[in-house]
Amino acid sequence: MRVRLEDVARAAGVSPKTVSRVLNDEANVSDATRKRVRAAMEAMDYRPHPSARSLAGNRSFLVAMLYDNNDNPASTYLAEIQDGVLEACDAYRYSMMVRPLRMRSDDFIRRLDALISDHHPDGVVLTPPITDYAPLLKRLRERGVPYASVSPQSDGGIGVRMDEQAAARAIVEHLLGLGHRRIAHVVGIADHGASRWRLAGYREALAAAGVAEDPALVVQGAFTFGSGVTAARELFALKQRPTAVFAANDDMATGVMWAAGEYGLKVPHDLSVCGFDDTPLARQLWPALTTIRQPSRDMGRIAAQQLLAVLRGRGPGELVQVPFVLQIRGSTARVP
Amino acid sequence: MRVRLEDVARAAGVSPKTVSRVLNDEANVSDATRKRVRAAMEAMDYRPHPSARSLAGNRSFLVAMLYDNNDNPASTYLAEIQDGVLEACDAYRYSMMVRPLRMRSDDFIRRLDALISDHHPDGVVLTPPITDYAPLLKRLRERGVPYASVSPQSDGGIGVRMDEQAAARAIVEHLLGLGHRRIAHVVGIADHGASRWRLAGYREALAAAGVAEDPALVVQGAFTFGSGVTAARELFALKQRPTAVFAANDDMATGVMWAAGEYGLKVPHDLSVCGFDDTPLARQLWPALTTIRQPSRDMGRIAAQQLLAVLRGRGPGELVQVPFVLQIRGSTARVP
DNA sequence: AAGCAAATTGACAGCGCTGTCATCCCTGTC
DNA sequence: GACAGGGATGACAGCGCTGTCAATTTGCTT
Repeated sequence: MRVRLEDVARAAGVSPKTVSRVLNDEANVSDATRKRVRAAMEAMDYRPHPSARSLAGNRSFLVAMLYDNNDNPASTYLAEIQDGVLEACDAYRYSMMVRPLRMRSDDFIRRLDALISDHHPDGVVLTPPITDYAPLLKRLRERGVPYASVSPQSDGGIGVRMDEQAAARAIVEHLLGLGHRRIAHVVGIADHGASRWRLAGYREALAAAGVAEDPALVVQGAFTFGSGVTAARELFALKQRPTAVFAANDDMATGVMWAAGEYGLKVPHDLSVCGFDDTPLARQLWPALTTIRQPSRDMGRIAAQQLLAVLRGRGPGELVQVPFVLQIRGSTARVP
Repeated sequence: MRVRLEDVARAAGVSPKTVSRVLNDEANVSDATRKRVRAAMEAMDYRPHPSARSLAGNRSFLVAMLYDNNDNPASTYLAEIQDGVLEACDAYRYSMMVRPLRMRSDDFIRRLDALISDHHPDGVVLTPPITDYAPLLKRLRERGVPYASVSPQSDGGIGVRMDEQAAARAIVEHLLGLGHRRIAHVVGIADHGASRWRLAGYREALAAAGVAEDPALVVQGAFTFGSGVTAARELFALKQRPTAVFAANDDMATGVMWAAGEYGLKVPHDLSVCGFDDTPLARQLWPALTTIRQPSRDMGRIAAQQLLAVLRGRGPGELVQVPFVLQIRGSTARVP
């Protein structure tokens, strides 16, 4: 039969309540008692029953990770974040559940409510692009569910963020350093924070280098391979073609490379291409893609850690900044 | 305050136990009563408390999806399976948790035990390659935890499977139909079922077409991009090169295409290449990859459904076969 | 109309833990 | 040496549901 808290109490010669206190790291237990109880738990390989704990204690030890499966960013990205979140949850013996939610759909809030009512998560981790979906945040606050965000646009919350604008600026400066002056940018989905930051970084780099921005070189994309192809065709049809393209993510950059093939442009000889995200794809292309690496797994872990700090009453949590890595590979070269 | 089962009982004018029976679809409730209780539940938007249910009923309504994060197959593949599993679990109001487990590590079983002791899943879904890891299956049986598998090698269990051998045969027959006779095969990791089936399908197709197998054309890979490159270099160094390469998955096929670039071989003009899995990458390559599509999401869903059938006492569950799709794209062409 | 089995319903305890509040025991103080 | 104050500990009820078993009702037979 399973070992119960009561059994540990008997073995340690204390009351069940004291064992409970030790289990939950509560105050007002003498060091000697605490040690004795810990030893008994260890010896008996005691595992608290999560359902009993949550029923009596009115908390679930559950963290839900929410993601949008409508216009899904690369699934690899989410998988890495998920791994990181899981790692943090495991460390504190919380369990994690994942929830796809369609941001566009009008029963979004109803589904969110159902999630909360059905599973009672103690907190949630939000992933892009739903990190900044106002109705969601509002509802979470109304229902008193704490949350932490991965790459939120707005400040003020807790979670984790990379300085995407600085990263975008760095990659464009890399192109400028190779002598490029006609540098195009393929923008991502309009309301994604990522699109805004990356565009801002692009502009900042050009401005700092004293290169005037040509509006024809900034074209709209949608973070997909196909939109990259379309955008690139538009660019290649210009009288004065760009010599380099900075796409707001790797998938679109891949599309640009495809379109370059169609137009007989050799990458990087005739055209430099770079992306953002460092998906596995980026390494496998030929030539491999110059891009920005986000430490997604770390970011997931850190966001979850911040959330857990709040849930465990260990301070208010913060918005942590993590560094980016500029991955220079074969897809960028000196201007022809 | 939250609506409890007792409140529903009062509203419907029955005992709590009767509401419980309706909630759990148990027998021995008259239709009239059942209807009345259902109406009351609906009207009050009753949500059973999962912890109370599992504490009292000694089951968790939890399905764990296990995957190997050591030699991880494409994360996209797992993400799709995960989505499918989640869909099935949702339909029956089960919750799902995901668990990475390192198959090679020697504390594998300890971690499995910890998962079971800590979270008490009612059942687990196994994904390749851990679907056939004997110590795992043994331990699950010992602890009485039902499981369903995605693409298991052995028969006898429940879950879902695609006829990979037939699929491999079909893709090789496609190459034969294009006039190819020197068809190479890059094999996957030795102990994966996928490798065996795909190799068997390759041989079957050749034999059926009366083409003698050249052992030099069958080279070992490891399901990774890099191993595809290495294998292809080996093939291209042969006095008599193959005119087509069938790689056991898309990542390796991509590696083959990369290596072809190195050797100045044009795909598909000088060399036809095909893969297996239809990863997003396959569509984004240039030329796009001829490959086999597995309905991964459906497979996840079906495996979970079979497991849930068992958990809900709805029969023994079975091993379902799903159809494959041969995706013909630009990477294969008539023999030069 | 009586008698019986089967179907339906309910009373009650208890799953394993934690919140609340009472009790006990130690300090240090004057 | 008496007493306040605070830290350490425990008794007890109850979280929201289900298992067990007993009580009641129903439908059928003769």
